[in-house]
Amino acid sequence: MKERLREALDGCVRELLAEAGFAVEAPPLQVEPPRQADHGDFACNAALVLTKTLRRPPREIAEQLAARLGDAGGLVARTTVAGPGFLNVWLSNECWQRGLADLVRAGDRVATSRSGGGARVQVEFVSANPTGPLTLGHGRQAVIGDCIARLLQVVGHDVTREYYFNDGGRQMRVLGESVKARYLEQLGRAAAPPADALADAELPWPESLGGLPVVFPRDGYQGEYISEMAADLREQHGDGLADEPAAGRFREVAQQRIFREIEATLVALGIRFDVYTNEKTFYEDGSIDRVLADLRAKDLVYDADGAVWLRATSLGLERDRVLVKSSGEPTYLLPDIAYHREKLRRGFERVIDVQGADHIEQFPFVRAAIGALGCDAARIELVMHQFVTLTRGGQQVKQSTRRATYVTVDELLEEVGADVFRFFMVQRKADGQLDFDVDLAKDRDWKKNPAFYVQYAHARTHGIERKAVEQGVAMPATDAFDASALVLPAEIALIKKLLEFPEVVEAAAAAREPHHVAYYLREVAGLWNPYVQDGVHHRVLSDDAALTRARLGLALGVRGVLAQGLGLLGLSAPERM
RNA sequence: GCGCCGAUAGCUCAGCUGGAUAGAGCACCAGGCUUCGAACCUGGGGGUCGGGGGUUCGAAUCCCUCUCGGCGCGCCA
Repeated sequence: MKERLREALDGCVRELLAEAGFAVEAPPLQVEPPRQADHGDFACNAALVLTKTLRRPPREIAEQLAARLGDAGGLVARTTVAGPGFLNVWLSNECWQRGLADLVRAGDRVATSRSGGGARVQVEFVSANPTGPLTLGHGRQAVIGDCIARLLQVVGHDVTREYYFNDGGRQMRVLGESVKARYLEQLGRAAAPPADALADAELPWPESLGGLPVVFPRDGYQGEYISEMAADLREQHGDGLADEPAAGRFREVAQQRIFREIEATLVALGIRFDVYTNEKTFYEDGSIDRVLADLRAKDLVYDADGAVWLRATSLGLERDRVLVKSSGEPTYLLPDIAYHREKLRRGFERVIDVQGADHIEQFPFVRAAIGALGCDAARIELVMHQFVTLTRGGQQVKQSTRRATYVTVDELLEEVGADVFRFFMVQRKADGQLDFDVDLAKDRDWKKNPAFYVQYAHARTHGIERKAVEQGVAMPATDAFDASALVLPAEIALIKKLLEFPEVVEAAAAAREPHHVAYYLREVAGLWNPYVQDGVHHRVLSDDAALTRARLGLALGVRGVLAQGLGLLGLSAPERM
C-alpha cells in the first residue's frame, strides 16, 4: 500500500523536476504514517526536500504535487497540504479493504518474504561455558539471539544458530577443582573455606582449618549445584575418587552434566542450536598455530615478558594484547580469532555475534585481527546487550555471580513460564538494561501482563470462531474474502495496523532488533481487544450476514498477524486461555 | 583517568538513517456498561525528551560539552 503510493509520488516528483528543467535525480522521499491520525494515512515530505532545488516555497510545490497525483488510479481518497509543506494523503477505504483481503489470503505467512535472497547467516549466541546454570543475562541473550535468527529466517535467510564454548581454559580447570574440593569436604578429608572469605576476596584465605586442608579454590564456583554433583559422585563411587585428579573425572563429569542442563534449559525456552563449536577443535586441527603463524608473517606478533603479544596498536587499537601466556597456554583471544576466521571460511555472508556488555572489549581485537589476516571483517556484526536486573515486590534483587546468589533461568522459567519469559526478555531494545518485573510477569491478569495481552488477543479470534460455529455461521473463505462492509474507523485503523506488519518485520530483521516486533504486537492487540470488547457499538456476529462475514475475515487477518508475530518471538499462539 | 551503553509522563518503556501539537502500557481521576467472544468501554489530567551550547527551514533524534547511572579497561573468559 505504502509502496504503491510511494511509486506514484516518485513519478510525480520526477515529472515535476523534468518539467522545471532539472536533470537531477529525484531525492529519496519519505512516505510515512504521521504521528497524528488527522494528518492522513501517509505524509510525504517531498515538497520540503525539493524546495532548495526548485527554489519555490514548499507549500506551492506540495500543491502542484497534489494536483498531479490526483487519485492515483483509485488509490487516493483525498490529499491536503499542511504545516510547512507536508502532503497528507488519505487512501480510500476500498484500498484498505483490498489490502485486508490480501492479508487474509496470506494467513500466518503475512510477513514471510524472500528479501534475504537465501543468504547464509550465522547467529552465534549464549556461548556460555559449562561452569554453571544459565543466568538471566544468558537468558536474555538466548532469547534475543533466537528471535534475531527467527526474523532472519522469515525474511529469507539461511540461518545457522551456533553455540561456541570453551572447555580448555582456566574456567573448566577451576570447575573440576571446585567439585573435587566439595567431594573431599563431604568425605571429611578437607575443610570448607569460611563463608566470609568466599564472599570477600580481600579477606585472608586459610591453608587449613581444624587440622584439615582447605582445597576449595579461592576463585572456585560456589553454587549449590557443585556440592550436589560432588554428593552424587560420592554416592556412586564412595571415596574411590579421592586420588582422582580434579582435571580428570571431576572436571569431565561436571562439564558434561552442566552442559546437559544448559541444553535442557534452552530447550525449555524453545531454543535449539544447529551447531556447537568447541574451542578444542581449533587446537586439534592446527588452526590456532596457523593463525599465530599468519599473524607473525604480517609482523603483528612479538614476544615480550615470556608471552606472545598481538601488535594491536599497529591496527589502530588502544593497546597490545597477549595471545599466548608465558605458561604457554593461549588466552581466549587467540582461539577466538581462529574461530572467526573459520566462520568466514565456512561461507557465511553475515556472521552475527550476540554478546553481553561485559564482552564488548574483545570484539574490536577479533575484528582487527581478522581483517589483518585478509578476511572481510565487515561481514562480522556485533549485537550487544546490557544486563538484566530483577525486581520483585518493588525491590531490586541483588545478583552476584561470585557468591552464586543469582537467579537462574531455570528458576525464573518455573515461576513465569517460557512464553512470558521470552516476551519480557525481548520487549526492550538490547542495548539498554532490562528490568525484569517478576510480579508483573507472574500476574495472570491478561489486561496487565503484556505477554498474555497479546496471546489473549490471538485466542479471541478463535473464541469468536467457536461462537460463530455454535451459531451455525461459517468462517469466510480466505481466498475469496470480501471486506467491503468494513467501514468503521476502528476497523480501518485495525486494517492499517495489520498491513504494517511485513515492513515491521523487515525493519526488525535488518536492524537485528526484535523488540520492535513485541511492541508492534502490543499495538495490534491494543486495537483488537477493545474492538472485540466494545460490544455496545458493534458486534462481530450480527444479523447482517455480509457484515458478519467481513468481521470474521478481520478476525482471520488479526489471527494471521498475531500468530506469525508470536511465532517470531518464540511464543505460543494459544487458541484459548 | 580512558572506552562503550543508558538518561523521554508517577512507574516500565517505544520513538533516535532530523519533520507537524513527543507516544504506549500500568498507575491516577471522571463518567458509562452489568458479564455476552466482556478479568469491560469512553474520556481526562500528567513532560524544561538529564543540563548547557552548536548545526538548520525544522533537533528527543546529528555534533560538542557537562552531570548522573551500568559495564569494561587481566598473561580471566
